[in-house]
Amino acid sequence: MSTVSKEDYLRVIYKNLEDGILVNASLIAEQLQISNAAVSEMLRKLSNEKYLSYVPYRGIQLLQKGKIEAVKLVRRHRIWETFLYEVIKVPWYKIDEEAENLEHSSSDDLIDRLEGFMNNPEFDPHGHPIPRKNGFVPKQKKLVKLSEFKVNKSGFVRKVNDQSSELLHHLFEIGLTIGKKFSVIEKRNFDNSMVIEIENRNHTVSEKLAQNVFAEILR
Amino acid sequence: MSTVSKEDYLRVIYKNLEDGILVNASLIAEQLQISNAAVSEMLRKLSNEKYLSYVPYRGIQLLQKGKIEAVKLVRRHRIWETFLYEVIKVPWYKIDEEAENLEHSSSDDLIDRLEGFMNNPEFDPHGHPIPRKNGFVPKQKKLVKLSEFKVNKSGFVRKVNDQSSELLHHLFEIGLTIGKKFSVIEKRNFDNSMVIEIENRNHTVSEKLAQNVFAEILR
DNA sequence: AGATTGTTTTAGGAATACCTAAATTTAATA
DNA sequence: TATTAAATTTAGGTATTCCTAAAACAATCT
Repeated sequence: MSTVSKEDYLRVIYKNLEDGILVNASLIAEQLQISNAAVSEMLRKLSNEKYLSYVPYRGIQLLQKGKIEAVKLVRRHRIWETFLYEVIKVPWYKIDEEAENLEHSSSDDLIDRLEGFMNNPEFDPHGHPIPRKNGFVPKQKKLVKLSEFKVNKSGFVRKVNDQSSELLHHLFEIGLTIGKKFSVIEKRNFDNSMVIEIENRNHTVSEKLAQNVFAEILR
Repeated sequence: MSTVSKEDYLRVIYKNLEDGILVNASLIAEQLQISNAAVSEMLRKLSNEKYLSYVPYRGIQLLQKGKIEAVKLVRRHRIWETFLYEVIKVPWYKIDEEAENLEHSSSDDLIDRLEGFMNNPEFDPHGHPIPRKNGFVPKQKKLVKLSEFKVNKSGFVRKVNDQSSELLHHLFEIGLTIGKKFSVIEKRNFDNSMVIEIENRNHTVSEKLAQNVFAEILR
């Protein structure tokens, strides 16, 4: 049986794999804010129960059972996020936290109804694809990290990482949100920070920040 | 600290007290579907933590701390129920179960937003009052149990107990839902069952059922 | 290769919230 | 009042999920 706790592990694993990140025990410990020892134990359990395969130091892969479960969770999470944002008007940087709680407490039926209510959205407010009921994950255009944009290039924000609500809050403040157009004005070699223009205003962003924003290049 | 489990106890206690029912340990055990032993233990804890006062065989009373918590929970529960029913169109007899899960996983902020979205409803779809943010509970007109209606009397359904989703489903089937008008056509002395007319159709209802429906008498 | 650093596991515990079975206490009834 | 019935508690366990500290192991750097 899958519990709230196991669900958290599966979701975190899936989300990182989705971004092409190697998932090991300590990454999970850090993201879930629990001890390495606890993660080690839980990974053994999840592995015994055939949710995933785990080679220490080499990373985790989800097995069919785990993937199905994880996709379901991510679906729930993103449908709630979209709903909270689009329908209830919960601020952009708050929806992730709220959805994290709701995703464990709603029936499949309710999720399907919410989806229908919103007319089957494909992407959540952070630009992540919403898996469909049948497990299909909408494809996204190939995106480039903002940190990899060259000077004078422009683009549209299509996706942002939603790990930190403080980051999201800041993005919101400077207007760097989904769909917005921006241009790179300047790039500093010593720290890779850049100055970008959004809606006729210039903002300086750090490399760290720029690595969490994905955009479609405009040529 | 209050956990999901403690919240369940507090909600059940509050709901029964609200209906003027004496709440003892075995009632809770039955309604939460857990052993008497577990309830006994938990009541000791909740009592130590000043959520309630408990005199064995004499019943439970909520103390200030417990009442505040319970009212908050009931508020959450009923706001979710109303939302699911009115906005998402989840069937009447399914909302209670769904809300039971959601009530533990939503912030105060979200609850307030849902309330605002619906324009501050006073009663949930089963006719129960929705406590306001400040703890005030909307008053209801004095209601009479359907089982106490005499032959030839008519009334409007104003409240139904939502313990059993099967009961609700049945009420839904025969059209005995909030706001509906009915008349008592016949009453049988040997088992206290009655025949009532709803929307020009006659239905036989048991005493048990009639004890769970509350109505406003029409004179 | 050896030392250092980072990752993972083990050992031993704690908290929460359940369980069954048996004992005890109280209330209701004959 | 004595007995029976019902409600409650105790005793002894279990499962889950987390913890810290220490040990073991693997990868990387010099």
